Amino acid sequence: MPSKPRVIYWFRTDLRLHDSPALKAALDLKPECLYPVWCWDPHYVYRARVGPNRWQFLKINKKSKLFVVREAPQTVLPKLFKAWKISHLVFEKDTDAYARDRDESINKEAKAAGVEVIMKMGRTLYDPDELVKRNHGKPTMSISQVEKAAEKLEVAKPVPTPESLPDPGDTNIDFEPTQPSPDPDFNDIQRHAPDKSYHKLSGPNGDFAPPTMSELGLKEATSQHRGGESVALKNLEKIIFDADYTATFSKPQTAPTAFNPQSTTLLSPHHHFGSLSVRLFYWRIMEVLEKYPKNKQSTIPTNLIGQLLFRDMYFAAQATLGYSFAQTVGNSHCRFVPWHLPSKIDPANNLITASYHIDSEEAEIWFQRWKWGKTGFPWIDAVMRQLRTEGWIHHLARHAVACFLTRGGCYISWERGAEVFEEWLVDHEVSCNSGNWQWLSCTAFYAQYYRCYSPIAFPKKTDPNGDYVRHYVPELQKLPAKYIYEPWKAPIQDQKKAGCLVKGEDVGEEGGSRVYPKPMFDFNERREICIEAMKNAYHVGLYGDNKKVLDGTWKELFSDSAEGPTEGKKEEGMNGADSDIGEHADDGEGEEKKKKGGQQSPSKQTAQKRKGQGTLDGHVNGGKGKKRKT
DNA sequence: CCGGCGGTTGACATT
DNA sequence: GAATGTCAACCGCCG
Repeated sequence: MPSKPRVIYWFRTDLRLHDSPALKAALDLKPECLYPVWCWDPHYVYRARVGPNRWQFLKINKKSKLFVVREAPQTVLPKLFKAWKISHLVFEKDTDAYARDRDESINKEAKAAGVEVIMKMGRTLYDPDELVKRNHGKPTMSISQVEKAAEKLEVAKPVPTPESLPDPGDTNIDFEPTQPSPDPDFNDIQRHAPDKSYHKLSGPNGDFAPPTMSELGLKEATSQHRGGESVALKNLEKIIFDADYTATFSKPQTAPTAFNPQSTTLLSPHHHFGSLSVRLFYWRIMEVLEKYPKNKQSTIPTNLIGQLLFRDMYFAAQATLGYSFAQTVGNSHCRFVPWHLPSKIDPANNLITASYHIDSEEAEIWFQRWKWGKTGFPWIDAVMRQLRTEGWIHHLARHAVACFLTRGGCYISWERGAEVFEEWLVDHEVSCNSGNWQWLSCTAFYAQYYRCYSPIAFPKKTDPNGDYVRHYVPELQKLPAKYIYEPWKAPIQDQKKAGCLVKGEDVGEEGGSRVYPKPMFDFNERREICIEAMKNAYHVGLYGDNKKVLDGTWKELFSDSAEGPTEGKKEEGMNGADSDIGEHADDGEGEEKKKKGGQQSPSKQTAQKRKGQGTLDGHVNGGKGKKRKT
């Protein structure tokens, strides 16, 4: 081993120079040379473009840069250890299920190569494992649990931004690249041309440049949102400068219909990529709160601090439950509801695969119409179109479309919706996304399934004129406000005058007029059906780790009906009063409840590589002014 | 064992 | 127009 440390600083979810405890640890080694490395990991979904690798490094050291190595970290890092005579590997801790597997494998390789590994927590306010420990080893399922667990912990103060960086050493690569398997291709959905990014380890010009969109076979970005540390810090300053906004922020009071500008901070993509430290954000908020009149401040959980705590809550819940947290099957804390379009399960490991069962043609049609913003409900369609083209939607808009797809409309598995969000959201985190979908589908975290978001009444509260809809569903632009959320009610004369006919099941054009579809169902009718079905599913009381869920015998506990095998539409006796099924259900409930109340056995599922739960961690921020996101 | 209460963010009617 | 109450009734926690 060389006398002076030769260090790889492996970037993952900490794409910043400010407040990076891992980077600080790397520099504290006083290394002879430092290689800032990004490994192009085929496990991740890439929607964002990696900007030119000039980046902040150049400001500090012109010889340094981000080395983007186009190979999975598990295979390439061991080779780099040798080629670059590395003594230390430093990276940020990541408690995502896949990340834990990956890092375990990297740790082993490093040990074998005599490379010392240093791992530092930097992604969340608190170390998720520490929160879990202080929550008695159980997943954090409410904010009060998080607060209690964090009572004696302190949010770390930001570490200073380095003022100098050591040069990297030689960058010769004298080994053969390992091509990733083309199957599964996590980016398949987004690709329109073959992936050429892996052809040469250091990129086509040998300069370790990040792949371009065209190399990746991805279309150019349509989003106006920009990545990068400098953008993140600038946006943070804008928020902190407005003390009233920062101190009185209350999530439920923010308008999901607001755009340009939006009503929330839009810092979540930066937290996702790591271009903004959550702890810096936390302490900057705290500074404002200290000076602001206490009685005028908003409070946890609706204030800005509360938003960060929710993020930590989901991270810690996932840290406990691992892969099972992102699905129903095997998830000890997620209620089983016999949704339409359930995921196919890999029997080898009980993990969801990328495909699902089409148990109902109608549900599949509803799902596609939801995904592509053609449900015939303008509010839902506007949100889904904003999501698809811009990659970010307001938190309450997420609520509305998630409720609509699951318990408040389509009765389709939340896993279908979570996958769509994973494809399209620029701020996607496995833990927050899975957790919020469970919340909204009332399968975990939240239980008041009779509270449904109306696609008509809800947006009306903050946007009676429908400006948001007019922007994202331009075919309805000229429709009178009276009909903007219910265009099917507009008289034909008004439709003609507005240049938009409301008919059929698709958007299109007809005789110089635009066509917007009729609603795909009667919302109030569907709402009733769903609530009844949810009531029944709660009554049956199965959780994802129940044997019956795994072996399919759950079907015996649910009554059939004309509407679908499991929606409980037909009979009133579903809540156990007058049928055999009801009796079973009663027994089932008692049993399951007792089990829940007692000691939870943690999911025994072994952590195996999975093929269905890609994450978006792999995105790298674009450089300034560069387009990112599909 | 019971009841009360809180739970980030519902809809609708009434004041 | 904002604030409050009612609707029907979920879970988990606390006393």
